[in-house]
Amino acid sequence: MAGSSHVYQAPRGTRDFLPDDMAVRLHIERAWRDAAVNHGFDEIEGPTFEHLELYTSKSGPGIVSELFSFQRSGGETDFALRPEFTPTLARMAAAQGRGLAVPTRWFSMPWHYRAERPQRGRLREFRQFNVDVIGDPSPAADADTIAVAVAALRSLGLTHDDVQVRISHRAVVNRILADLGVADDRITDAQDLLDKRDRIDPDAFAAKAAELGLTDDAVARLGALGGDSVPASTDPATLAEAWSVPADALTELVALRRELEARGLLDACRWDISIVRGLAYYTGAVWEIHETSGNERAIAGGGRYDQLVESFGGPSLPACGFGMGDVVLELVLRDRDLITDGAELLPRPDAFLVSMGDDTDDAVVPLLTRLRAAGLHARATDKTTRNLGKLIKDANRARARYAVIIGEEFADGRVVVKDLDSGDQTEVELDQLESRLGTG
RNA sequence: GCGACCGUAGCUCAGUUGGCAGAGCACCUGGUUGUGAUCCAGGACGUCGCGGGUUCGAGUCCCGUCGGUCGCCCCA
Repeated sequence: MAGSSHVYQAPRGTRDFLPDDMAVRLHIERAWRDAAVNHGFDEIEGPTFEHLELYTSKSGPGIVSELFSFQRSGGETDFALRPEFTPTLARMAAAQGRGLAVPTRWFSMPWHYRAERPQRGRLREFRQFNVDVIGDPSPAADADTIAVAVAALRSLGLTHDDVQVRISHRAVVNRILADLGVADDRITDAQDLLDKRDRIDPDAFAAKAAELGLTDDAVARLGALGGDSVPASTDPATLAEAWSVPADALTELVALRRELEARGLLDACRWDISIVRGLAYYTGAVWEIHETSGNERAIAGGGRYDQLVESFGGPSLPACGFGMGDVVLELVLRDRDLITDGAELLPRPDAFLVSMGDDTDDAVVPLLTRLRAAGLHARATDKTTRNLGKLIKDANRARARYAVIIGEEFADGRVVVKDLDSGDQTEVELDQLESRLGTG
């Protein structure tokens, strides 16, 4: 298309990151990385594309329509852009075999691709923070992953008034379903139905529930199940009564509660047995993080999947983890005015050099070089005007902390340093410039 | 995969029964005042998303397509 004036558009569901946008993304990713590292997790990365079979083997051929899949020109191997990280993680863990130290705590924040129609909070290319513990069956591992998620959100400015962790547990839900009369081999179907409860009409719900062998009374109880979430600090005996289950059905949940409490997370969490999660591979605690207004999609989702690594050909390793995408998170941060202008997140120059006359122009580049060699972020104007007002404005627009004005004083070995935040300015000896700018 | 709405300058938009494509803001350059402002002069502003059709004539009407927004399905 050389010589054409045709302007290419970015593919549907992708984003261009201009400097302001990139600053926002890095702000989020920094919070993710800092939280994970701070909690003892190590960063990993995997390929952006995998063999298509890695995804179809567990999710079935139906998943292909949701993927970007392809063959190399002339090749016959099917590949797919990675739609989620868990298969890659399980593959990597399985490949380590018995050599994998347990428990292993890994995190990543790679690109993911899904061939779905974009809508609010969902794009075709997005970054997702993945945090997993492999080889630890205890609820301490679940609590550690929740702690990372909460810490990341807290550092971005989201409080327990803004976001809530809603936790359910397969052991509790399955016990309730069994008590309602659901046969062991229909538990998974009942979970799916429970997940769809709010999206289908009551008659259809009742009909499907009846197919599962439930009595009218049991259908009514199933429909009412969940209801409102309750604080994670709620006394277990009260929970048992509310859910009509014996106290011994809550053993695993009570153990998780103890781990959450030890981490100071009870205020951040609520029990909500309407949280099901679509994935069949979850085996224990399942949870989502939602913003409290209910206007956005889930910010994060995760849980325990004790059979997954083995299902990818690895040793039998219990695991748990979560994913947190950047798209919904950024929407929530903007909803809460926690990101008003990406430019505020860009790095600020320490010095912005301004030459006042022809005789000082030659001093600019050597001085820039000197300041940069000292580790300072130094810039100079690209304008040719001698209008000092416009040059100061230029420095201000570059977000500089100090304007360094090179004028008549330069002949005597001094420059004027103007603090652009306070407006104060002083003459500074050239040989003291770095220390003046560095210490603020 | 399905549906609704939308697409005109960098941004927000106007554009009459089909008749020369516009406004505000922002932007760029220079000038004046040794300081972020004000003022002055000048400049660029467009494949009207793209392609086709109807018409003497299409930003306007029709078809298609691409893209955006929001839903459905799905949500790993």
